[in-house]
Amino acid sequence: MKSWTSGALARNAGVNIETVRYYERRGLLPKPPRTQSGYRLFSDDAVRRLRFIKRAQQIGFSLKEVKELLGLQINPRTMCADVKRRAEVKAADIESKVRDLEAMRKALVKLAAACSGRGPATQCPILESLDHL
Amino acid sequence: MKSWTSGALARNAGVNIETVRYYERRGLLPKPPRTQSGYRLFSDDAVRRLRFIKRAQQIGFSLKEVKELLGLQINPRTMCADVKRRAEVKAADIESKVRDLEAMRKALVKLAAACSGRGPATQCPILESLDHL
DNA sequence: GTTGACTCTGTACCCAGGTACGGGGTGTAA
DNA sequence: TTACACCCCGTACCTGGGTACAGAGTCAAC
Repeated sequence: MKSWTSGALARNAGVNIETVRYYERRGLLPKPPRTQSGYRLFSDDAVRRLRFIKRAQQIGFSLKEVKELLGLQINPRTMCADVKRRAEVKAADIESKVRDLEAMRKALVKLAAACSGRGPATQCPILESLDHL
Repeated sequence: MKSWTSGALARNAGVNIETVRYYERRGLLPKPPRTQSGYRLFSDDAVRRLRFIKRAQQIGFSLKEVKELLGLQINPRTMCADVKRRAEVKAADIESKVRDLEAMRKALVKLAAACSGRGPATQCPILESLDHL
């Protein structure tokens, strides 16, 4: 239950301190309470959010999408049916992305195998990889 | 075996004509032959490349990465062992991305289920989704 | 009570990935 | 032979996602 200054939070998550301020402005991190002198005091929850944001970005979500994902929380003020619908849409998006990535991965494995002289040296498995989805 | 003007190529792939020129500058599309008057004439291969680029972008590759993927072709001038190594690295990257996406998707499905009143309404499956990988 | 490491704000700058625009040439159909 | 849609080039501009910097205040340790 300790709290974190901007700098501590940033170091913990491996991001620049300016990025923390930027995320706050963008509404990805909630505005934290301040000390009398104006220093931000982030909670542990902010640490988890920040880590989530970075992971989600790494796997290809834009900040806008991350914000939407973070908005998908169960709370009394959210219409449940709406959250459900949005969660299902996101899940389906991810599923199709995974299919494409799998196709790409298989093409790369095939290419690597062809490089070893094993398997037929097809002209270029990469270009075809995403063709028939 | 027909050939395509910049505009036709762009329309075919659903991109802006300026994007075609941009990709040519960036080296993602090979410099095409020109008519006497200077018009570009792209081959069918360019069509396939362009489609590949857009798909690859959609699933989260940067143009730099796309260029690397396109560079992974079997041709006499490429050191085969090198291509093999790079293909394997890319394949492993994709594998870990897929794992993260799957975790996220499962969290979303769980969330949707919780929304239906089925399943325990855990506080927020989203934030935890990427925690333990 | 001064030093050094930290924080605050606002504004400016950066790179990636395009997109728009102006001024000009081309090609074809009426 | 003119109209219209297309192409060329160069350069400027835009959005997203940060990053840097200046000028000022804070706080802990010595």
